[in-house]
Amino acid sequence: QRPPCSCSSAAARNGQRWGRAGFHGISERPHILEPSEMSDFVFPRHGCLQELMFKEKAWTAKFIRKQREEEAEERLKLQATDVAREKWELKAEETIMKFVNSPSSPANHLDLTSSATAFIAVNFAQLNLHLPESLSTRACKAHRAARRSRVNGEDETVCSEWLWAVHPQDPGVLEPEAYVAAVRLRLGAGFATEPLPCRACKGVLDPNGRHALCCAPGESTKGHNDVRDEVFDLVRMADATAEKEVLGLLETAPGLRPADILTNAVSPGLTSALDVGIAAPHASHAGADCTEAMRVRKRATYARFLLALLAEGVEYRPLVWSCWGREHPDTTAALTQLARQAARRRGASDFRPLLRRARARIGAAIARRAAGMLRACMPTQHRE
DNA sequence: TTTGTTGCGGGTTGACCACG
DNA sequence: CGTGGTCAACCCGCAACAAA
Repeated sequence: QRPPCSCSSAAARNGQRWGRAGFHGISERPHILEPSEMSDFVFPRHGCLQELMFKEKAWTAKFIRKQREEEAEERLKLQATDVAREKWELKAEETIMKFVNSPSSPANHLDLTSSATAFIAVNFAQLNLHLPESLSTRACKAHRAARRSRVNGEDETVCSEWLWAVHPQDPGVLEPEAYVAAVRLRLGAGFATEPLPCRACKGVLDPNGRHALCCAPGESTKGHNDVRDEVFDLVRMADATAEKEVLGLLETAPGLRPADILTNAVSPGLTSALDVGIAAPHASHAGADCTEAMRVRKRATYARFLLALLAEGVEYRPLVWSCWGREHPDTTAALTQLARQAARRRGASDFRPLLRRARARIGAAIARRAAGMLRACMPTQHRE
């Protein structure tokens, strides 16, 4: 008597002594394996796993090859564009000059509490612009503190790389118009001397433009999608099978689409449904921490489905940023894990360059969103 | 190719309820 | 009665998809 084919097919589960030939569906007749066939036989599940492993191997090789090509290409481009860089830096200086010399320049009412404002204030100084002495001193202190924290790796959970990105090939670079608008918003600088009628909602647009960050639903959605796409780029580096806007996660709610991005790269053994959100700190429901408030709100929205999703092996994870680019701690953890996974896949020893690059791009998308929302709210005659 | 439908985003508003 | 929290409905635009 030869041994039965001991796979976990329905036949085996039902106590039938013999499985079917090969993949247990080819023939209705019981099949007894001949000794000569035994060495070639592959259990269906093993076969599938092997196939997945081969594919994974091929993908990894492909990504490593692609990365090396990209790196070589970037090196060549950088060499070729040194002259262009100088030209662009000059242009950036001109943009800042234009901004500073505009009638509503914020030079006299800066709140020097963040690295961003410090950066701008020090640029004023470098451009030989007049700043009150006390302001200059505060600016220098804040700038030094910001630099120190950047060098030490602190304060990296705020995506403000776009402030320093002036060259078109920098990952977080903004278009000049968007840059000026985003910096003005960030500084709380005036766009007008008095409140204006909002073009988007017919309400009142305050002179410093904060209203725009809670209005303009079209630009808001567009910006959200841009941020989602930037996150997706990082996710795809970590997990080639990741998908956007996946439907049908739950049989009981087939129309539900809680995941902006569905990936296996964030939590081991679980599929993560990443839901991107951007919150305004001065919105009425923002609370003390707008990112935490939005995380709670998002989880409450899907509270009914969370257990069912978990039963399917899907973990719902909101990824929340403030509209100034600050990450919620959960977002930081998820991005770090994604960057680690991506670096591992690409054969890179350090995940931090990948993380920095992704953060810069996400920060730029958030800043671009703010600028777009402001543009949508400004009355036509006030738009530059 | 156009049009319609659906779900979602990020917010506001108002109803409702519990509590002091 | 005032306050604060929760919840649903709503706004308008976008993206994806299906149907015409």
